[in-house]
Amino acid sequence: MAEKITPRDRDYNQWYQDVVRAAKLAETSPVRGSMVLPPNGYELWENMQRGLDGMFKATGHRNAYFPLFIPKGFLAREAEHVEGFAKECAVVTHYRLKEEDGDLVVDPEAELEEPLVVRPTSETIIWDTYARWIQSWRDLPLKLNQWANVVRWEMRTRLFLRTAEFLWQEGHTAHATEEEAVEETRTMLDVYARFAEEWMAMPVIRGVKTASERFPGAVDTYCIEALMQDGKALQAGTSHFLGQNFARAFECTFQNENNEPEYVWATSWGVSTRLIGALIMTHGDDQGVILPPKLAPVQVAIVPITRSGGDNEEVLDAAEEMRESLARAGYRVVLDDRDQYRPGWKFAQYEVEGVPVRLAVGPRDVKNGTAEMARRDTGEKASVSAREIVPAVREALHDVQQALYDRAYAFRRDHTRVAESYDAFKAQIEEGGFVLMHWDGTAETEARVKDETKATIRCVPFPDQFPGIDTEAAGTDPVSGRPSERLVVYARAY
RNA sequence: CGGGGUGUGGCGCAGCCCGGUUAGCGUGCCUGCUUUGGGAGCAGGAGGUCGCGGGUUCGAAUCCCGCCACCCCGACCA
Repeated sequence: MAEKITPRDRDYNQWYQDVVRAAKLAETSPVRGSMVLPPNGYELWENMQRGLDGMFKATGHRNAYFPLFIPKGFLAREAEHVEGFAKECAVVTHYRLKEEDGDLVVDPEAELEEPLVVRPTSETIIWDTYARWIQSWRDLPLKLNQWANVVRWEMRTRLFLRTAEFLWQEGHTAHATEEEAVEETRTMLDVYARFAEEWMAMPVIRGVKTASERFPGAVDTYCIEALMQDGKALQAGTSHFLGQNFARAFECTFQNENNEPEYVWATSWGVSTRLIGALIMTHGDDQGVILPPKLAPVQVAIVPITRSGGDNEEVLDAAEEMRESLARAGYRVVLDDRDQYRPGWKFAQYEVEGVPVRLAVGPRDVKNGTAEMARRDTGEKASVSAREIVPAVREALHDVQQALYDRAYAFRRDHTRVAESYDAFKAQIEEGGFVLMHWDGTAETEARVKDETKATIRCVPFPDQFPGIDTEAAGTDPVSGRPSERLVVYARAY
């Protein structure tokens, strides 16, 4: 029988948990806040990695790896950084266990002289290293990225959206000038936005964080923000201009062309497995998840309509032939010839798992030289010629990718409004979505709105993020009555 | 980390208040037969330290204490 999925309009949160489980994307583990990623979830991450990694390489970055453990002292070097992360660090204090009365206990004699922190992010250990690597302006820019896991001891966790341990990438770059570092920060934000839109089919808003939402230790934090189906915003990626803060903390200087010492300028940027949560909540429906073709671990599932004990040879041969031509054309395709499940069960299962295109091949199809092709996003079915299977699938995958983006874009457009008064704002926030409102630029007003409505400023948007809305026009902050230079994006957020 | 809830074969649950035979049910799993173009039907069968540890009791899934994990609300955060 079907694993039941709670309808979205009944309990969105429960729906999320149900589909994550039913689509086998992730499970909880015996360790608080740590998840197990079964193949369905991990392969999705691998495909994201592939897409992003290609874009990093294309923008001049190389991959490297830095240690999981960070000496506690490193973290303390940058004042804001330590303040931001100190409260959520896992700390290693011992290096040995021993048996005592049949129990395994931490050996008190094996205490580390300096405790090690499991990286919550790698700025400190990387800047300690960069300080040794960088001597001259000729060593710059240094543009590295690492794929890694990090640990932040979160009090409240949710699969993908906030886990104690998560997978991510973190880019760390060093530059000779401020301009170049800022440009790098913006370039990488743009890479993230393009990845979100072109690969994930998820429209995003580009902008800059307010001081209170900034990364600890950054001068500026740029972000992409997406809108989930329940009207809550999700920060999907961040790119930080770090100024010379870490260079100063780790004494990272270079000699410029005039033989003078200068601190280097830094950036860092990252996206994580949280993107999988974003994907689920952008495209999923009451039947399960819907994966964009460019990222789906399985793009096409072929279900042969067979009878157990019957003569299925022709059907299976036809299905295998299709599988081969699609695989040869470069598609990720599976032929599901398992005989312990009936076709209807397989149809339902691939829908739960979000496979974008399904083909069914039965005796009638063999006779007619056809296959039944179904799109996951619309449920639409069509009979296609077996001879034309590759172009038909190519077109269907392309259409699904585009349709997912269009649908998500329309949703966001329809859930973005401008608040002319604070009362209107409160009502709009209650209904969900992005709400644009004037802001006087003060932390006091920002805090008051958060306190009274639970909405935060998701970002100060770049120009032209909202077609038809001029966010750059000056006005009045309806909350404080003070003048405002522009509209900012408010929302309740994950 | 504060408040609330939950934890019982793989999964979903009942039983707990009011302690007392071999701990039930659905689904999944195994075997057989019948079915087979949208999550099959019938029959037989396997599978449980009742989250973990301690306590009360003649006797604990059930009562008490502690701990762990998960979910919800709050504070904090990618």
